[in-house]
Amino acid sequence: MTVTLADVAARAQVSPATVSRVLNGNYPVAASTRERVLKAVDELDYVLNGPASALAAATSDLVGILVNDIADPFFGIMASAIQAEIGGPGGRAGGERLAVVCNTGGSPERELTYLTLLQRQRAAAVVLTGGAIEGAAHRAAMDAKLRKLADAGTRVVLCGRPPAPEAGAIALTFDNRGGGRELTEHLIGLGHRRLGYIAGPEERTTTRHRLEGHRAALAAHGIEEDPRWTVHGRYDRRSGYEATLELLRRDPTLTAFVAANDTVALGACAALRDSGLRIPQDVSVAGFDDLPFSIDAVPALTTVRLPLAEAGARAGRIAMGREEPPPGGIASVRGELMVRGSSGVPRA
Amino acid sequence: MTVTLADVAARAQVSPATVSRVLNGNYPVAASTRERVLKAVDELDYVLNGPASALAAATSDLVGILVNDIADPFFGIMASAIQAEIGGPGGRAGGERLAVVCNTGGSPERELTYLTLLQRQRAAAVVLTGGAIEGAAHRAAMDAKLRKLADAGTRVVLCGRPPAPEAGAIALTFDNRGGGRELTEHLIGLGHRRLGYIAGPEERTTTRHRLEGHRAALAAHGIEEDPRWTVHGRYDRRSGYEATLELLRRDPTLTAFVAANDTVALGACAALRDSGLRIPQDVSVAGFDDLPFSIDAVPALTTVRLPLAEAGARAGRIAMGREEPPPGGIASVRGELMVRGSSGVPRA
DNA sequence: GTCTACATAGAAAGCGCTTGCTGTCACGTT
DNA sequence: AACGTGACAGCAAGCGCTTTCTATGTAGAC
Repeated sequence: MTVTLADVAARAQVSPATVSRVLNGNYPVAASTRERVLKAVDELDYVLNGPASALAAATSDLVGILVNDIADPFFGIMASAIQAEIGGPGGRAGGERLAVVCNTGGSPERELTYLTLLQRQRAAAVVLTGGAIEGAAHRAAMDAKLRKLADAGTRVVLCGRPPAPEAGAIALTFDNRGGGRELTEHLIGLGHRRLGYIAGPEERTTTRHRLEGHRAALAAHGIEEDPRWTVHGRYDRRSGYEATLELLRRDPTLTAFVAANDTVALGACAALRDSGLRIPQDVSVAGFDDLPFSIDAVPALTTVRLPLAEAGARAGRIAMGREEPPPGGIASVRGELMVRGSSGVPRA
Repeated sequence: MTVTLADVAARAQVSPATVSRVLNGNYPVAASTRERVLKAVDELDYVLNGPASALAAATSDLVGILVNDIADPFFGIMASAIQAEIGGPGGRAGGERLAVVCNTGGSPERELTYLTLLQRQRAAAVVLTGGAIEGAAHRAAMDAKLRKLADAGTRVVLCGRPPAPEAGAIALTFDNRGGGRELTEHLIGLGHRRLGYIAGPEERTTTRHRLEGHRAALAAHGIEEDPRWTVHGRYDRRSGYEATLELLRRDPTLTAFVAANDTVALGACAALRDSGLRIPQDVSVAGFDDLPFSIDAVPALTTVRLPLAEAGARAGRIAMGREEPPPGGIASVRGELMVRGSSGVPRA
């Protein structure tokens, strides 16, 4: 029925061992023999049995990439960059690896389960992207799982996620706090004193860090924040729209709206427009991430650019052992403030 | 070192066979025994060896999802919906499956290689999303590969891709031609007679079908098309921007710009704005897909909504054998014209 | 011309799991 | 009282590959 190594061996008149060695290319095989084997492989249209090979060799060529939301370009861009470096097909030489992206949907259980599944497959490496989920219990469970993976030989890399020293993972962290602070300082510099903040889900580290940066900027400039100026929601447009309306209701005198990310900012812009406010003449808006579409907003979005693709590529290389991990296993990746049309001087 | 089935068996004082049966739950095991085994599994922190299990059972719980560009929400949305149905962790009961998305980047080789890798892993199912790559050779190679997969027991489903009868795959096709036609007819209905078309890459079926629909509409209304009115490019914003500038250069009297998709349309809008043209007063713009951000464009984009999530979910269910395939194995999914602010009556 | 060394090929022992088949009880039947 | 009959549990044979160790042939080395 299905062609096996033995079939190829028979056809090439060699032993299965030799065929295996030709295929793996890590043992001397005479050129003539190799050729004969390759010919047989081709003629028989032989495809290696992955599970069998993984079982015998005790390693697999799977590399897992965990993302919170695959439909969100924030993750898509990182995943794409990681995958390009992993090799996937067409990547660098050295044995093709199957880079698989797993969508956790931001659920703690799914995150854990995917990790188990990956562990079960004896994945060669795992890259976790984006913010982590807050909560001591989950955090501990994750750390334990990651450590177990690492101990089993799976390389674990965090990309855009806070370090997990307990887990012994390499971390490329985004400086969300610094970026958030810089962004808000820009707004303050323009003269804004009443700033609304549309935050993400409470249970995400990304949310907390960005908000902390925002508040740090406020505090540094002696601006006292009204608790009503912050609204939490999901990381999507719809949520941004509604949160903005809510903010407007709570305090119509706000002059600037800082969103947790660009997608949310877009929703905010829509809400403001629908409320008859002009950007940036009446109110300023700022996002975070600098996703590709942000420059197309009208006016273009002031935001903090995160080097998503670069960080992803680096994480991918580290996961493949093709680049040295940063000293201490932790590196902080900074964002860059992009001042564009959506932020301006507040109305007198 | 690593815990195996045998260890669990020893601890629970049963045979490995029994442990396996408890874990797979497809054979009667006394409740008390089951409990003992489960306890041992838990205490030992046992994780099944995926490859070994796949080898012995001759099936795996991997499901592959092929996408052309993971950073593009068009694919992200479909992938997300498919994955949700596949089960991934947290999905329906019945054994967790590892839904993996593979990013082909639109490269024929990578597409084929991923399929081989999936075949190698003895994937349970494979879903191919989005347009196919044109070209008889590649097409034949794909069909052969898909057929082989299907013959090996892997369920193959196409989502948003033209049918491949040769390959014996289930296909959920988007009616790109019909949508393209309807869209252009809307523009013609508004009075446009000089329409520029910003097409995608030539070698994609999606590109061709949408363009054919556009031309069919033109022909149906007796509008003769100037070959200069079509420009090909990539499916991204940048490309849309440049193509639009080129179109403007070739014929500044165009009154409407139809883009291959929403992302491209956004680029087109930017180019038009930068050229001092107002939308829709001076020129109309239309996209395709109705991605989430399209409604946020200013003005909101007239486009054709494709039920990406619905189609993906259905494809996922079919792949899992939880829904009957459409009669004949082929279903055409229609788009819906969304008329919004970006299209209007041409200037007199 | 015998001996050591190297290059290459094969034999065979698993890797950790699944599953068909074979027991072994404890019951309910006749 | 003898006997089918389920309900469970275990044995053991692989699944298809990798890899260690061993065998063989050939080429220099002395």
